Amino acid sequence: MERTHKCGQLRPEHIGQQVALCGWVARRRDLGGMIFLDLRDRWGTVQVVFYPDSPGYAAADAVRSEYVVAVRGTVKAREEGNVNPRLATGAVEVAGAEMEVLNTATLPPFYITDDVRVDENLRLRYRYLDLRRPVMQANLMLRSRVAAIIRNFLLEREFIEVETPILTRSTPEGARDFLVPSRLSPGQFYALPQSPQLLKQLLMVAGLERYFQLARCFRDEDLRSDRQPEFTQVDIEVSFMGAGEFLAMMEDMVRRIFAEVKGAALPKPFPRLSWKAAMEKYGTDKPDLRFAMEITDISSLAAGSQFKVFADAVAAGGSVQGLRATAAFSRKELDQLAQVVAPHGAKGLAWMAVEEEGVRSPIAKFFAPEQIDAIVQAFAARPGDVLLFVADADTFGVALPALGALREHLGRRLGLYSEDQFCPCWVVDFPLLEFDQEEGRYVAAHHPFTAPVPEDVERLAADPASVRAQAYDLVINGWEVAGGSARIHTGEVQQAVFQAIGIDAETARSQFGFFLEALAAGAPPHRGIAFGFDRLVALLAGESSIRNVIAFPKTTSGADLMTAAPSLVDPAQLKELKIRPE
RNA sequence: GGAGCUGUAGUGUAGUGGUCCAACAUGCCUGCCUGUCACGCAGGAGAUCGCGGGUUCGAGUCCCGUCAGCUCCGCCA
Repeated sequence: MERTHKCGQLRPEHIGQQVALCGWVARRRDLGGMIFLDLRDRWGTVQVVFYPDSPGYAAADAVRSEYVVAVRGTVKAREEGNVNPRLATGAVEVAGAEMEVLNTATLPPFYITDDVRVDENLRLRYRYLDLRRPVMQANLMLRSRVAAIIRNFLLEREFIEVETPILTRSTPEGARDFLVPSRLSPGQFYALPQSPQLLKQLLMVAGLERYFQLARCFRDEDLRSDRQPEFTQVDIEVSFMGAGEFLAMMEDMVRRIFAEVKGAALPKPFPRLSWKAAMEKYGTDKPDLRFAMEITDISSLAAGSQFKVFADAVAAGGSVQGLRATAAFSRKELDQLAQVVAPHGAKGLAWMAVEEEGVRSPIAKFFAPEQIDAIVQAFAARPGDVLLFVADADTFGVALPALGALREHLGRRLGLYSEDQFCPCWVVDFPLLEFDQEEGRYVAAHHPFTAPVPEDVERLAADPASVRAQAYDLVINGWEVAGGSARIHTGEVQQAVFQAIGIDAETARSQFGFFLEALAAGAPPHRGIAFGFDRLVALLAGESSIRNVIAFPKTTSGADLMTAAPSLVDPAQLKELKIRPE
C-alpha cells in the first residue's frame, strides 16, 4: 500500500479522494458495530472509521495502541454535530476500506499524549516513545526550522559554513575537557572541543572573513536545566567588522527568528546595559527585563543606623541593598524568602512592611523615624509594600547576587511577567579578568583571547581587575543566549593577557605556540559570537529545560538512560589503548 | 563536593505507627454496545510500597544509609 497523504494534512479539500495513510494507532474506540481509530503521523492525527462490512474491519478490531498500520479509504465530510473542532483534521474523517498491520507494538509504558506528567526516568529510558508525543516532535521541528533560518540569514550575508574537528587538542583554562585516548600515540589524548574558539580564529587568519558553524561542543562539568555536557553552539566569526555593525547584524538575525517563529517584534536596537549596571540593578549579569523591580542601594542611609548588621557591612566596605515587593508576606513566607538568599551567602534577609502609619519590622527599633522615612522614600514605597534587605561586606559577590536571586524568585511567584513576552538586551563592558581565590591568580572572565578595551590595556599589569573586555552577552528573559567579543589579533597583546593570567612565555609557547605563530602571520582584526542554540530553541519553545529540545539528552548525572551510557568497555579495548584501570 | 524535593499496580496519585492480605483514577484483559473522539456500561487481572539496615509488639508511614530522577549552590574560559 503506497502512502498518498499524511494523516495530519487531510482537510475538506480532500473530500471524495481515495487516500492511503500510514501511521501509529493513537486511540481505538470500539462501539461494537463500528470502530474509530485515531491515526497519528508526524503531521497530526485523523479519525478513521471502519464498519463491519469493510474488508479492514477485522484488522481494525485487532489493532492496539501504537500498532503501525497502513489504511486505505475515502475522505468524507463529517456530518454536522460530528465535527471535532479540537482536531486540525476534525472536519473530515476517513472511511476505512482496507487496513494492513505493518507492525505490532508492546504496551507503551506511558501515554503518548502531550499533557502527560510522567517520571522523567521513564521518558528518558523510552525516549523514542517520548519523542512520539506531538509536543516533542514540535520542539524538534522548531529546532530544525530555527537552524534553517540561521543558515539562510548567514548565507545571505556571505558567511560560509566550515566544519572543525571534534578530535582536537586540550588547552589549559576553561572547562574540564572530555578526553579521548589515542591508540596510535599511546598515553596521549585528544580533547573534544569546548568550543571551536581557536579554530574559528584561525579561519579568520586564513582569510575566510565570515564563518559560521552549528558546532557541537563538549564540557565535562555538572549539568543544569540549561546545561548539557554536549550542546550545540551557533558559532560565528567575522573579520574587519566593528562592534556596531556586527551586533546590529546579530540583532537582525535574532529579530528574524523571533518574528518568523513567534510572530514577536523585538525592539530595534536591543537595549544595552553595562555589566556593572546589570549587577547593581538586577543582581545578575543575565537579567530578566520582563519586569522592572530594581535593586536599591541604601548603604548611605544604613551606615548611620543603630542596626549593627547594616552599619558593619557598610563599614567593612560592603553595602546594604534592597528590593521593594508590592505584596504582603506572612511570617512563614518571609522565612521562605530568606531561604532563597541563603545559598548565595546572605546571612539573613531583613524586612520592613510599609503601612499607613509607619513601618512594621523587627529592625525598625534600630532606626530613627526620619531614617525610616528616608528609606521608604528611597524605594518610593507605598503602604502595602514590603522592603527586603541584604547587607554584606561583599557587594558584588554576595549582596547583589542574593537579591538578584530573590528578584527572580519574586518575579516568578508574584507573576510579574508572562511566558510569551521576550525582552532581549546586550550586557557589555564585562571585566576582562576576575580573581580566582582557589588558584590564587587572575583568570579570564570570558576566555583568554578576548580583547581588552584599548584604553585599559596599559593597566593589565598594574591593575588587572579594572581592565574591561570588549565582550558582549545577549540575554533574553534571564537566559544567556549568546556571548562574544572582539578578539586579540596581535601577539603582543595576547602575550600581555597570558602574562596577566599567569601563563608564562614558556607555557604559552608549548600550549598555544601554533596560535601565537598564526597571530604573527597576518591576523586580521576579528570578532565573533556564539549562540547557545539549545537555549535559544528552548526559549522559543517555551520549555524551561533544554532537555526538551534535544532529541537524546543526558540526566543530571550525565547518563543516557536509553543506551545506558557511559558503560564499562571490553578490557581488550583498554589494552589496545594501553590504558590500565585502577 | 553540598542542599532541597520526589520515589506506592503499566501510568498518575491517595494513604501521616494498628479494619492496609494497600485505595482511587486511568491503562490492560474479557463481554456488551453503529457516531465516538479522554466513547460508554459490566466484570476481571495487575503492587517484593526504589534498595539495605534499624527503632517498635507492629513500619508504605519513624530513624540511618544507599540508589535514581529533578531543582539549586559550587563548577560551567
